[in-house]
Amino acid sequence: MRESSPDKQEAILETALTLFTERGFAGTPTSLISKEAGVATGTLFFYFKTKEELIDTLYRRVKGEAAKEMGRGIDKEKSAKAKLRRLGRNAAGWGMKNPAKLKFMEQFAHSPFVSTSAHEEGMSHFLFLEDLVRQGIHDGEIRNVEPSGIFCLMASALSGMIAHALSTDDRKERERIIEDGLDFIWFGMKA
Amino acid sequence: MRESSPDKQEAILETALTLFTERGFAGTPTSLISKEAGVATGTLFFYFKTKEELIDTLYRRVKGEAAKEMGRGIDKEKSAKAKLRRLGRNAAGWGMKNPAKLKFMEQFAHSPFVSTSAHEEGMSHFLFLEDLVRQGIHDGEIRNVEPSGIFCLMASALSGMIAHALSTDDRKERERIIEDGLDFIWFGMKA
Amino acid sequence: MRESSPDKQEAILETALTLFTERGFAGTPTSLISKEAGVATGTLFFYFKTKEELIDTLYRRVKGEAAKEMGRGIDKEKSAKAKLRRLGRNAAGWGMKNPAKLKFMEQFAHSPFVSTSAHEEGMSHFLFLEDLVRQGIHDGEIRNVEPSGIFCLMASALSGMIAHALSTDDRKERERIIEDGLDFIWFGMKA
Amino acid sequence: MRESSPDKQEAILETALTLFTERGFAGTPTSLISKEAGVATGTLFFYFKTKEELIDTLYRRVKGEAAKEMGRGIDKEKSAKAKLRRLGRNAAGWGMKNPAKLKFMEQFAHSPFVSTSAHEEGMSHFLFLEDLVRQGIHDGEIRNVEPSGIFCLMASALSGMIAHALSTDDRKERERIIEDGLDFIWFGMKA
DNA sequence: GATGAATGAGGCTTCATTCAT
DNA sequence: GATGAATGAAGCCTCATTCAT
Repeated sequence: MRESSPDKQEAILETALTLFTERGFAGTPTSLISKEAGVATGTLFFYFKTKEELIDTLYRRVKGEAAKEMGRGIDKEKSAKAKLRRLGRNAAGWGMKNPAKLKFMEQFAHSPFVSTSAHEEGMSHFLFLEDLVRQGIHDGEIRNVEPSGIFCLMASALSGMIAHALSTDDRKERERIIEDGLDFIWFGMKA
Repeated sequence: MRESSPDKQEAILETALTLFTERGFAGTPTSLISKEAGVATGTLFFYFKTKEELIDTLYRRVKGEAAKEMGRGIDKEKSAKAKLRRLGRNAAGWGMKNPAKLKFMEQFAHSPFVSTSAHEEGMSHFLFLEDLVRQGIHDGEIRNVEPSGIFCLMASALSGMIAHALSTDDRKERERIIEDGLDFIWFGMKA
Repeated sequence: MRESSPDKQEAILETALTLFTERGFAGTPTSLISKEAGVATGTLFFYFKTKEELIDTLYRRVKGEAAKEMGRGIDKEKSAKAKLRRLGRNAAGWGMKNPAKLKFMEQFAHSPFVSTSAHEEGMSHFLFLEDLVRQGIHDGEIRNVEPSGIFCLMASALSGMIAHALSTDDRKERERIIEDGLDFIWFGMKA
Repeated sequence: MRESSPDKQEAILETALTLFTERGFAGTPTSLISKEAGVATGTLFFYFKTKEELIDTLYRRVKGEAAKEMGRGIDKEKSAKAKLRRLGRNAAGWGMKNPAKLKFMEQFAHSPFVSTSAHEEGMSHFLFLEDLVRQGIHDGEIRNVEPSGIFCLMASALSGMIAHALSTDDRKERERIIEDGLDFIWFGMKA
C-alpha cells in the first residue's frame, strides 16, 4: 500500500496535463487525476493546496519550458532576421514535440481558471523577445513601429502557424507551413 | 432590471454572454444567469434544453455576427489589398465596439465546452476569407503559398492585433496599432 | 418523486434538533439530517445556506421559545417572589416537556459552533429576568446586590436544577427537586 | 517555539488544551495540534492512540486538577459553612488563574466528544462535596433536603458565578461577585 | 409560457490515521 | 522514539435539471 515512487508529484502534474488537454479544466475532476496518476485523492492535495494551485503550477511550468526552448541558441545568431528565424523554428519544433503542452497553453491562455499572477509570470518569460525586436529596429532591420505591437503580432501569428502545422501529419507539409509562416512574419516586420 | 429586453430568451442570451466572459463557462451557474436575467430557473431550460445548448447558440450567434460585420462592404473594393484592409478595419471596428463578444470568442475558441459542430459552423463563416486570399494569389497580388496557411496567419495576427488595441484607451493609439497591424499582415503576404 | 409536503423546512429543523442532541453537531452529517427528514441533500441547502446557518436558526428558535414559555403569566403575579417562583416553574415545566430542546441548549450554550450573534440574540430574550430582579431589589424583597450577578446565579442554578430533575422518571421526585430548587434560589437572593 | 516543554507529550497536551478551547474539538485537526506543538503528525499518535484518547486524557486531567484545587485546606475548617466557603473560594481562585482550563471544562461538560467513562471519572472527583453537604445536614447547619439536589444547585451556581466573575478585569469587582455569589449559595442551603 | 421548490449525482477538500524510513 | 508522506473514507456543498402548480 505504501509505494516507493519517488515522485508522485511529478506523476500528478504529468497526468493532469494530459487530462486537462483532453477534457478541459472543468471536465477533469481531481479524483480522476489522482486515479490516473496512481495516487490517493489526499496525495494530490498534499502537494497542491487546491485544484487551482495545480493548474497554476502546470501553467507556469509549461510556459517557462516553452520560453526556454524558444530562446535556445539565439545568441549564436548575428542578425535580427536570423535570430527571429531560429526562434520561430525553435518554437515550432517544441510545439511539434509537445502537442499536449501546446494545446494546454492555447486552451488556458485566455482562461479565467489561470490566475492573473500566473499569466503575468508566463508573459514575463517572453520579454526577451520584445528586446530582440527593439534591437532589430535599432539596427535598421525591422520597421520602426511600436515593438510591443510587433511582439503581439509575431506571437499570435507564430501560435496560429504552429497550430496549423500540427493539423497535418506529413513532415514535408509541416516544414513548408513553418517556412512559409516564418516568411510571413519576417516580411511583415522587416524594414 | 433588464428593461431593454422585452423577450426573456434575449435577456438570457445577453446576460449569459456577459457572465461567461467574466467568469467562464464552468464558473457561471445557470441559476446565476436566470437570476441576473430576471427570469426563473425553469425559464432558462424552457428556451434551451441544456446549458450546452445555450453556450452553443451563443457561440454560433456571436461568430456569425462577427463574420457578417467583417465582410461588410468588401465587394465594393477592387484589389485584394483593399479588400483585406477593409476587412481588417471592419474586424477591428467590431472588436472595439463589442469587447465582451470578442473576449467571449477568444476565451472559448479552444474550449471543450463548445461543441465540435458549433466550432465547425463558426469556422465556415470565415471561409469567404480564404477565397479572397485565393483570388489575390491568382491576381498576383499575394505570394503564391498555400491559401489556408495565409488564412491562419492572417486570422491569428488579426486577433492578436485587436486584443492589443483593446489594451489601451487612447483612440489615437488604437488607430496606430491597427494601421501598423494591417501593414504587418499585408507585407507578410504580398507578392 | 415530487412530494406534497408543505413544510420540508420544518421537517429538517425538527430532525436536526433530535440528531444534534443525540450525536452532537460534529457527529451529525448534513446527509444524515436530510435522509432522516425525508428530503434530498440539496433541499437542506436550499433552506439553509450552510450547516452553521441551520444550527443558528435552531438555536435562536429554541432559545426564543424557552424564553417565551418562561415568561408566561408572570405579569399576573404581584410580588417578586411569586413572579420568580412562577418563572421557575414555567422553566422547569418547559424543560420537562422538551428534554431534547433543553439538551440542545445545554450542549451548545458554550459551543463555538453557535455564532456570536446567535448567542447574543439568545441572551437578549432573558433580559426581562434581570429587570425582574431589579424591581425586586427596589421593592426590598431581594438583597441589594448587583442584579446581573443574581441573574447569572439564578440562571445557572435553574439550569442545573432542571437537568437534575430530568434524571429521574418519578413525577413526585421531580416535583420535590423543583420545589427544593426554587427554595434554594429564593433563599439565596431574598433580602 | 514551545521552549517550556521538554517533553513532547506535555507539549501536545498543553497545545491541545488551548486550541480546543479556542476552536472546539471538531474545529481542531490533530495536524494543527502537532504543528503548533512543534512535533510531527505521527508523534501525536505515538502518545495517544486516537484523537479521542487525547481528549479524554485532557478532560480527566483538568477535572482532576480542578477537584484537587477545590478541596485544598477544607479539612482545616470546622463548620460546613466555613468548609463550603473555602471550597467556593478555592474554585473561584482556580478559575481565575486557569481561564483556559475552565473554558475547556464548560465547553465540553456536555459534549458527546468526551467519553462516558471520562465524564463519570470526572464527576467522581467531586463526590466528596456531596459528603460535605450530607455532614452539614446531619449537623443541622444545612436544610434537610436531598443532598444530591443541593450538590447540583451549588455546582451549577458556582460555575455560573465564576464565569460571571471572569467577565470583568477589575479585581475588586471580581471579589465582590465571588463573595456575593458565595452568600447566595450559602443562604440557599442553610438551615 | 413561467415559476421556483425540489432533486441527487458528483465535485472539492479535510483529516484521522498508518508506516517505511 | 520521531518523522512526515501517503492514504481514502467521508463531509459539505453546488448546480444542471425537472415538474407540479
